Amino acid sequence: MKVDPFKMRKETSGEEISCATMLKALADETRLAVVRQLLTNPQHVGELQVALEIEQSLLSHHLKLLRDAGIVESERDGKSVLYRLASSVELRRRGDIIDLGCCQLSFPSGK
Amino acid sequence: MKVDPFKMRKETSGEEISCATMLKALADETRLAVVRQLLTNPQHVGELQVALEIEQSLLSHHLKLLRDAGIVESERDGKSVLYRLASSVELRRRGDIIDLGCCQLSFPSGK
DNA sequence: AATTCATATCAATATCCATTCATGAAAGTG
DNA sequence: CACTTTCATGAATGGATATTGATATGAATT
Repeated sequence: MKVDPFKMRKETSGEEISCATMLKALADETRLAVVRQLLTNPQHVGELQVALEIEQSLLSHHLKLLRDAGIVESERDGKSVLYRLASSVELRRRGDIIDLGCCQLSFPSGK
Repeated sequence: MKVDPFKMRKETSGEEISCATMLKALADETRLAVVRQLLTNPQHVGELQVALEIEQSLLSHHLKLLRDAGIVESERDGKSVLYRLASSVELRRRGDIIDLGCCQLSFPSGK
C-alpha cells in the first residue's frame, strides 16, 4: 500500500472551517461511528461499510461530509479508497482524544 | 437575586443524552454564542437577547434545545429567567474549556 | 477494450431544523 | 383586577440534511 502525498485529497485547503461546522459534521451517530473506526486505524470504505452496516452510497455521502469538514482524509489504494483521520487532527491526537482545534472529543464507548 | 435550587429546571433528570445529541445542540452558531455568553456569567434571557441580537422567540427555542441537551439550566428570577451552564458542565469546567463528558470544547474567539 | 470491483455522484424523496408569527403563562405594578 | 413585562409554546414555513436507488467513474483484471 504505497502512499503518494500528492494524491492525498484534502478538502481543507484554503477554506476556513468554523467550530460549528466541524461540530455539525460530528453531531451524527453514523459519522461518530466512522471517526471511532478511524481512531483505531485507517480503513478502506469497504471495511467501514461492513463495520457500520449501512448502504454504500450513504456511507460515501457521510465520508464526503467528513472530508469537507477537514476531519478525515482519503487516498486511493488500488481499487479501494483508504480513509484516515486528517493529518491536522491526527497530529494533535492524544490516545482516544482527538483535537479539532476548537474542541477535543473523547470516545468513552458508544454514547 | 435569590436562588432556590428546588426550582432549578434540569431537563437532564432521567433521560440519557448521547454525545451526538449534545454535539448537535452545540453545532449551531447561535447556540455556541449562548454558551460563550454563559461562560462569562449567568445571564437573563433579556441580556442574552441583547447580546445576540435575535428575536425573543427564536432565542427561547434555542434555549429550550440547550436545556433539553443538558447543557444549560434555567431558574426563574422575578419576572426574568436566569440561564447558566448546567451544574454538571460547570463542575467539570476548566477556564474557557467546558467538559460535556463525551467531549471538551474550548472557545478561542469567534470561529 | 471489455469486464469487474470499489467508490463516488446524481436525482428524487423524506425527514429534520431554524425561523417567524401569534398566542399563552407567570410574575410584578398601578 | 386590569395591565405590563418577560419568557415559553405551538403551528406553519422554507431550507437544509439524510436516505435511497440508479448510474457514472476509475483502477485492476481478463
